[in-house]
Amino acid sequence: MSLRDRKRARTRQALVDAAADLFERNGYDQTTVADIAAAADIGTRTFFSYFASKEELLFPESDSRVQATVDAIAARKPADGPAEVLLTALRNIGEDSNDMVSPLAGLRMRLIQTVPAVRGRALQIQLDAQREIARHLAAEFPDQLDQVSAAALTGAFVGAVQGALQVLLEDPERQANPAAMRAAVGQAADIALTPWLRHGSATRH
Amino acid sequence: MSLRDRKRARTRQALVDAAADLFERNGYDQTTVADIAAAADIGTRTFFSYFASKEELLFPESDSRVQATVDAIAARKPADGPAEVLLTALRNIGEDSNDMVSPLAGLRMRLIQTVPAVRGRALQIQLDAQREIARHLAAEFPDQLDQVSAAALTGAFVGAVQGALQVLLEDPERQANPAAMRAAVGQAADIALTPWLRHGSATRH
DNA sequence: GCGCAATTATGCACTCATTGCAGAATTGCA
DNA sequence: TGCAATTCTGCAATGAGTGCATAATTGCGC
Repeated sequence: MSLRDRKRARTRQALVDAAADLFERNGYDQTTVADIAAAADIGTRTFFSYFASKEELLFPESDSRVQATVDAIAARKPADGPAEVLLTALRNIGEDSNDMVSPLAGLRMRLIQTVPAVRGRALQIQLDAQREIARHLAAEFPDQLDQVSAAALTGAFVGAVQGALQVLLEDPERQANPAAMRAAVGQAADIALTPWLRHGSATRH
Repeated sequence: MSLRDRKRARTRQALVDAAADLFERNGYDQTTVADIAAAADIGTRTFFSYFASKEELLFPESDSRVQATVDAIAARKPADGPAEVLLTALRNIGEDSNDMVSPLAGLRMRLIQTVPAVRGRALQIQLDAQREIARHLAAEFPDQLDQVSAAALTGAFVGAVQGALQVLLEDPERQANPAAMRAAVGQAADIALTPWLRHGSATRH
């Protein structure tokens, strides 16, 4: 990585940090891109060569969870079916929860609940992730899943996790207990994927 | 409904029609709010007293499908469990497909695929719908579903339908055959909800 | 070290969505 | 007909995002 790249990465990080700080202190809408650029000591125009939009600041790293899931699909044990693979991936992700510690995560979560633009972006990312996972799943299990089934399975999986989270995140009490939350989410996913578990062949009809 | 209300409704419709026409002809981004207002013969400023934003033009009616689903929940047969109710609702919705005929529907679908702001709004609506349905479901089946399970079930249901649609809508060939599409979506939902069907009590673990 | 080509960073001007405000135009009802 | 409530509009701003032209940096070959 050249000096150029390193400097660019540093500036990028500075922008994220400055934004997090300003959002936290003054609120998302009250913070202008100009403010953020100024805090990171670059020109306002330059901001847009680092991030295409203000929302992007909150999603600086491509979601590693998608990659982890895709990896889990590739690394499946021969006996595992599609559902096992997804559930295994979910468990692994829960453990090395590096996303939970990011200083951005909490802020991001709060803003997703309150700022439409941010929520839109988050959901867009979710859909893209779903599509990506479904694609790999269909490729890995060509005998058991056609495109539509793979998408439905992934959708049900993500939907269940997401639905459970939607409720869990509304309850501050539960948020205080990450272990319990993870357990609840895992259970939701388990339940949603049950029909896919026991049958080696496609559950047609 | 007073003259005032009728006139207001007429103007509102005129805006939707004008927008649909302009979006269709020139594209979403190339059509400014000012253009739309001018086409409907009202001031640009006035536009914002009819719609809070440009996207809203594409979602003029509150989604009747949510209401239909909620009604289906209330009208359930005593023997029906949560999953049956959802599947029944899905079938009913498919039949009186009044949404499919709206001249807006096709355009909306295309724009959801291509315009981030529109997609964001659509997804937001989906999440709200999910929350609403889960709420009613939990209330109707207090013995079988807690808040989290209801949200997970609803999420799996909506996710499966949505995932299936995501794939189906990418294929112009399938779009030409609505009946087949509906069947595929129904099957996806069936599969996703299988575990909830046969067991009267909660499928704990 | 020097100089050139590629890559970045900026300033400026502009388009657009969206909002607050204040005054003009309409409408409903007494 | 006349007043009060409701709408409609123009005007001025704010703030995101973009195109363009120019200046500042950096990577490399000599």
